[in-house]
Amino acid sequence: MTGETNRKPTSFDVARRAGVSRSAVSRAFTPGAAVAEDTRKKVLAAAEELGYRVNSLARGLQGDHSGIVGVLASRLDTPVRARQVQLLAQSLIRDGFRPMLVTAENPDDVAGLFDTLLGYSVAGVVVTSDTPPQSTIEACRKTRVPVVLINRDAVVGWGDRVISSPDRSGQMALCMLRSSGATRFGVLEPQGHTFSVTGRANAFKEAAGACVCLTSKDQSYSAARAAVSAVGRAEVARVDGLFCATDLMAIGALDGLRLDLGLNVPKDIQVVGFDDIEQASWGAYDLSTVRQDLEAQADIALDLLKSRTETPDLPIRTEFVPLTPIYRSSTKS
Amino acid sequence: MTGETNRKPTSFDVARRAGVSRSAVSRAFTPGAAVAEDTRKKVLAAAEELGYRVNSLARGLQGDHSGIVGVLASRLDTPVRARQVQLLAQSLIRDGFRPMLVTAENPDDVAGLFDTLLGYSVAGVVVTSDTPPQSTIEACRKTRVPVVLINRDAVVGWGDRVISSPDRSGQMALCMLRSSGATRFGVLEPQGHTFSVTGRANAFKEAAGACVCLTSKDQSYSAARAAVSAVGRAEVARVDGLFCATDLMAIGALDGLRLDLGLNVPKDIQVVGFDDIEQASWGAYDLSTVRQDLEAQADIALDLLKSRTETPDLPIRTEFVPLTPIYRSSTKS
DNA sequence: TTGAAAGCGCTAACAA
DNA sequence: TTGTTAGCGCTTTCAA
Repeated sequence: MTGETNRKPTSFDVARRAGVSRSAVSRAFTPGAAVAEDTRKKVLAAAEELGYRVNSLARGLQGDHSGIVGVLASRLDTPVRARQVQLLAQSLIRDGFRPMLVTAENPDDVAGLFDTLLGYSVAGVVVTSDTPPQSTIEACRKTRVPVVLINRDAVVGWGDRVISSPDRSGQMALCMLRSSGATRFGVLEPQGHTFSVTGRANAFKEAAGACVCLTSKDQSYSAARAAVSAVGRAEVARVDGLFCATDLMAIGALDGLRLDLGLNVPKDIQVVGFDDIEQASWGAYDLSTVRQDLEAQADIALDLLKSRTETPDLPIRTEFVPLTPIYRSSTKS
Repeated sequence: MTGETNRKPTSFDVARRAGVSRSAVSRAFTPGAAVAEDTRKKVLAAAEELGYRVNSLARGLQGDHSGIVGVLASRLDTPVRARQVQLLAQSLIRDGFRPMLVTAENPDDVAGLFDTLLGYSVAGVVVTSDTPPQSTIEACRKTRVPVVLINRDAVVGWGDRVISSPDRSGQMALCMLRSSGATRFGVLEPQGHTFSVTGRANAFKEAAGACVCLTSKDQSYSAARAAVSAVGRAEVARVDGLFCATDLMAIGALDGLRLDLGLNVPKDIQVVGFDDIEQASWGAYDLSTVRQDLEAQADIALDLLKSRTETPDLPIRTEFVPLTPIYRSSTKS
């Protein structure tokens, strides 16, 4: 029984074995199709014996989508992104979709990769990072492929969005620091522009009025730590309430503040982050932060996708994700 | 120009516009096919104008695989897994494959989900977590679908493997602790059995001889921390060299040791982890560990997949991933 | 409720 | 090098 090669059984094989037509087989595997319960059972039994499974490629070729959903996600090894993708994948799978992961190593690759997705007759595309090229988005619109953007800028003409309001995020962070007694504010943000990250940093600055701005090379732990350390103790001491645009950066800042500059958090300076990644709750950091509800994010994304599939001509929508202040010991209260 | 719905152009449309046959179009899009450079250009131009892209579903239906590779990966929000999947996805994409992510929320779902992968005529399956059902593996063998197992037990009859040798992992950890002056060893491992995690813990025990064993509920930070704290200072103080089966657990242990038990690492007790996740290098932990080379892991997995595709009847192989000792400040040297 | 027949968009074998 | 032809495995009218 070892070593033999079998051809995959087709609906034809099943049909013959069950003594019915191929249409009957197709119906037996189509939820809600008109089949006699009796035939259905015969078909299922025959299929079981033969080890038959529906060929999704053929089914997708026939119907108007393959059930595959493209998931654009770079920097997957970042805690937030990993969790986003995990939850998104689970939601999609739960609903019978299949996530196809597209990670670009190089931003220039995004266009081409996204483009090939369309060749799989995807049921939709979810974008969690990178900015897809306008031309491809346009192709999605024309062929009525739903696009959902997570924490991204609005894309002209097509794409529903689910976002954590940058304004409310920045304001909530400020509010947390204020209510913990901070009065001289600072913000740490990465270079370059991102809708959500830069957005909430700006909202924080605007709400705070006077504000010391620190800039790190990117969103990484090490860049954030280096940025804080480079500024030096004297300069940092002018601030007693620091908002870091992401938890990862906040954790880098915490290590910079304590380990490199010898400051005491929260006594000398209080720190608030954003996201509530798992690491924020680790004992050594215990970081106060603004949590964005990623479960809700995933569910909303899925809802937008499904409703858009049913009614392609719906106006374009923007949904907001719940935010919660989480007080831990990097702030005083 | 807004609101119109277009049908997707097919190779037929392109053929007509370029004044050639559909085969010519097909050839123009097949690397290494016999086409005159001139025709190829005409076709590409026409395709560009029409916004045509090859329908991978149809292509996959015709050929023997769709270019999709199933990636089985649960607990994606764990640092190691996230990085594994990221690197794997990049390697696959670089070679023209498309990773389809399968995350099971519930272990019972794995079987069904894995099964549906076969319906997409996958070019292969990579397993990074969970244990796929024997029956499906058998189906893969029969239909010659390559299976690559990462840090998993051998599966009867089919599946190439890439692993970090549990024996060498455990031994290397012990060696690190010994060379840093530890003499009384302990190991922290999670309940349940996993090929790699349990494997290296056992190898460590065996090589160490006498050894205090701590068990945590699972592989999480919090379970590890709780396990260490629950044991108490007196008991833990009997150990001066602790190996934790993963970095995540080691970090939990570190917080338990320092924050909950008030011990000094590395003075009172030295700690070594496994994986070298990014967090291990964070200032607050600075954990000594055994690094498994995840880049190599991904590349080897891809190689196994490709070679198996070319030569399905190759004997089953097991490849090893490079291991490197990383000394940081949770050990004395 | 069932079956026959017509494609879905593509590639591969064959002939020209 | 090119075009013609025959499917890949499925779903879906349309009649029965």
